[in-house]
Amino acid sequence: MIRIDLDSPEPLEDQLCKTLRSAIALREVEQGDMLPSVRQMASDLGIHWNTVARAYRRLQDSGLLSVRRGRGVFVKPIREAAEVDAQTTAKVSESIQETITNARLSGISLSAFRELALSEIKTWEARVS
Amino acid sequence: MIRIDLDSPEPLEDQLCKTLRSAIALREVEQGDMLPSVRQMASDLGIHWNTVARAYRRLQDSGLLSVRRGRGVFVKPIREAAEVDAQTTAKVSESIQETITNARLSGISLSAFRELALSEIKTWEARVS
DNA sequence: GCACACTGTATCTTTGTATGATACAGTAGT
DNA sequence: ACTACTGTATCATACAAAGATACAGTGTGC
Repeated sequence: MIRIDLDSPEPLEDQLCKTLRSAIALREVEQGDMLPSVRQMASDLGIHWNTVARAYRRLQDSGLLSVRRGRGVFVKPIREAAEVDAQTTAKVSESIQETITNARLSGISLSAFRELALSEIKTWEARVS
Repeated sequence: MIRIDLDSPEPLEDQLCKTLRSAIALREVEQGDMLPSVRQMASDLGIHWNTVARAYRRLQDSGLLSVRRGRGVFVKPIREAAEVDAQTTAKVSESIQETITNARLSGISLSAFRELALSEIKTWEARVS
């Protein structure tokens, strides 16, 4: 479930953050779950446990994890915002624009992209019920 | 049109590639257009011209630019693929999933995300006619 | 055809960041 | 309080981003 690619040029810490964020968003780990200790997770992934500690701390800083020395690392509840602020919306929009750019430059038409996006959203709706 | 943020932790070269790719995809620069020389562009942006040269070369490697020493840098036509290969589709899907992850963890609902995505696609359709 | 002023290219140096090594500190059970 | 587990802090090293500088191709005017 939590996977990283040791041969990728992308920093291990970034990869780990990304896969953890995905697991949390998809509820593959539930609110309140304790994650493996930094040493255990590092051992599983074949990387240094300090890198895991740094990734955990970053996710703590962004409010996704609760990290307590001596206790462990726990998944915080996903906040469901009734009102989303403009800055967040702008960031997501920018991310969408970047994805469209990549698709267009790969030769994918806008209509094909729309179908792809709607299909992905459907998949998510099914997975998070 | 071509902008970068000198204070961002994101590498200048990556930023420049991204903004150039966007400009090409949106046809803000037309096929066959000559881009500013590496020194001119660097001067405009306030960065070292070697960084611009590296960004140009990367876009050449991905088939977006034609770079000729002594001549200049030119925009190649955007390829419109009739059939898009599975690997490309997979990459775009992954990018969409990552965007959904970020949106969800920011508290944006899936339905709100769908509206945002469709709206962005509409904007693109209008811009590239 | 040569000079010159422009193009991008190649290579080295500097600087910052990712990763790893290792010593530290809080927590809980015995 | 001892012990075995948690995460934290700091330093060392390896690598990559960015800048400095010397090089090489192209076209124009004389």
